[in-house]
Amino acid sequence: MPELPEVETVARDLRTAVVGRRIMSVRLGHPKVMRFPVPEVLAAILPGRRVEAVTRSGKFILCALDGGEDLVFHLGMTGHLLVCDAQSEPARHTHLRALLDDGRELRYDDARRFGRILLGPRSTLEDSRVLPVLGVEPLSDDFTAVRLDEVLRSTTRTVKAALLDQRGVAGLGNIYVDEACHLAGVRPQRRCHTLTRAQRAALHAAIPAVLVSAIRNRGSSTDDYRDIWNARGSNQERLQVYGRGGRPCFRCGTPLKQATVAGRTTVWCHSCQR
DNA sequence: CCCCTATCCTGAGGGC
DNA sequence: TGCCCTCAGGATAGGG
Repeated sequence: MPELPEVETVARDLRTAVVGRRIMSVRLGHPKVMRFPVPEVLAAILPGRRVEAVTRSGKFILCALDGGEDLVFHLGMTGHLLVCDAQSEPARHTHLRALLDDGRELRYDDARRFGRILLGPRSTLEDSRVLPVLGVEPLSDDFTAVRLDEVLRSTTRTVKAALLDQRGVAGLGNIYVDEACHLAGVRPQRRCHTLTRAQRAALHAAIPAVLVSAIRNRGSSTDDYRDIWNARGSNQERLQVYGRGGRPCFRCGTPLKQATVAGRTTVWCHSCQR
């Protein structure tokens, strides 16, 4: 599932592929994926717009258009943004086809339709809460030890729940929360307020470490994730705990534990993680 | 405040 | 070969 490293990989590639390109025409699929505005308005606004920049915020991809709007994508569980030849056969669940002025097409497909497409000035989307307020970017200078302490120290919830909450730290999902906890030596079911200063510091170091490493490997294609060229990442081969319940910990050999924490399948090493 | 559950969805995989 | 069931989970809403 696309989390920060996968979304960042898509945003970087998209930047080189579509910045400066003009949208010539659009074709829409399932209306429920176009959350805001209604599909008819979206289809009316896009043609003629030029893409000026592509950025990432949490798990959102924002394409700034020359009209002042942002075309925003959230990939949900199974969303794919693809840049391909306009003549190629679209995937079964394609919800947006934007023909570009270079003969290629920007496509969004999403089998499960947990993703969403938004369009409007960013400030409008934020004010209307269509684009949620997100927490600190873990790869930015704002992600200080003090800032993470503020997220963790004030709550009694589990580390897993706190780190999955996009309002605290933006961009983490099930894979990288488990990976960061393993690297930091912290059990995901630990209550935040019981963490030692050293454990909070370990998490502060581990979170960017697992994300940077995953970006270097172009994301984890554990299942459905593909980049904009429909290619897999390779970080799934480097994951230490996600998807490895019952298998030996790479660090100590102890079989990894698996249980549901905060409503999510969670894997950890009972020996390495306290 | 926090937790759990249901909801939205399809496809993959297991059992028979 | 195929049917039924379960499971996967990002975000959100509602109940306890």
